[in-house]
Amino acid sequence: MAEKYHHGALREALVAAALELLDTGDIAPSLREVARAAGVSAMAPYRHFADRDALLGAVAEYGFTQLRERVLIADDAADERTALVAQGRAYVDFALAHPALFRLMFSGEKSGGVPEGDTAYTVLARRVADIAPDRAEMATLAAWGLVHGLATLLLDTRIGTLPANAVDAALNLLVDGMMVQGSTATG
Amino acid sequence: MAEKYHHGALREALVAAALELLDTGDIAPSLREVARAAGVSAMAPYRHFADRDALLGAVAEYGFTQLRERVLIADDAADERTALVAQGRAYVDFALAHPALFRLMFSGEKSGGVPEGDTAYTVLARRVADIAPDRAEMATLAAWGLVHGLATLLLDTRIGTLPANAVDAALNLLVDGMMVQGSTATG
DNA sequence: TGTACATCAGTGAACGCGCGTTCACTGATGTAC
DNA sequence: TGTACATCAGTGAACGCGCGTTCACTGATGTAC
Repeated sequence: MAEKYHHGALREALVAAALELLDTGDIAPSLREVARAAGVSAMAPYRHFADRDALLGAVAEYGFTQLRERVLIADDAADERTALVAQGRAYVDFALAHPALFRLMFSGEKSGGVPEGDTAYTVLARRVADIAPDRAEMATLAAWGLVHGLATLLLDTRIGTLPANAVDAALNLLVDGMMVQGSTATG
Repeated sequence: MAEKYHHGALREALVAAALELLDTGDIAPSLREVARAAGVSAMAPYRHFADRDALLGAVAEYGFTQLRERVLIADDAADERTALVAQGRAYVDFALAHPALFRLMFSGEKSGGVPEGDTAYTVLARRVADIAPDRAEMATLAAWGLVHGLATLLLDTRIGTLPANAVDAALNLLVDGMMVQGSTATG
């Protein structure tokens, strides 16, 4: 780690530093903090990012691809129900493993923070469509809301410790509902 | 509104001012902002609150009683299912009507912010227990997570506009699940 | 291979800002006699 | 009813802080000839 004037990969280093700060518990690192953590002057980030928001946006973006990856890996299961439940667990686990990052991702209007194209949502939606093709959109919304809500409440310590497998059980309950024929839930 | 040296009810005025700022879109008003809005010096709040956190805590507390009230009113419905769904709608509506307040309530560790005793949760739990007495706790968690997640995603503009009645439909789906006998969701 | 020079990626001092909070104060109120 | 005085609820100036961002700069790199 010789001290070089030209860093070489400062952009990536800054994102990495920000991620580390976030995992340390820092809710919303300042530009200067990130620069400091990357061992670089306060102004250096401006070579790579328009402003603080852009930097945090890049970090959030990274978070979204990570989240998608985790959910996608979990999706590889024996049957549809198991796959969907595993996705939900992966989603909540990700949030619990990286609280500050998760909060950053879903808080406010960091430029570039909103993911497009293939995302965790897409992965979830595909699986829900397998289970409840007649009302896929609504059921996806319900599933996403459920896991996102549990994750959020856990992070905000609104729920203390979850009973073991509570996420699984809650999602299974919802899947039961998806499988009911002639449901009232066609609205 | 004569300008009096002694305000008379500054505590309440400060909370009211903070609520107004929140409804104006101010995410987390500063102590000075609130004092300014109440027409009082920056130091005056310290007569009534230990520090900024205590003030915001009082505001959050007020929010929680409001939320409980709304949910309780909604609970007054013909049958259990309708009541539960109405509660969920009231919850989401409250969040959408007061985004910044809702965020404040559920964000972080403002002292006094965590409600105790009879709350919106209690109201929800009671109704869920009517519907699924054999697994009331887990089902309550699922219902709470679902509405809280939808509310949160809406506030964070992760969901654009919800299809009409989407909250109702999603909750009804879950209630369907609660009513399935011999469910897999007993974990 | 050597050199001139444009460009790129950093530095470091300085700015103005609003913040939470401290301090010593002062005007208004309430109570004892 | 009048007065002395303790207490209560405000004021206003000042502090130190970290922040995002500006500015003019400088050292390193890459390229043309």
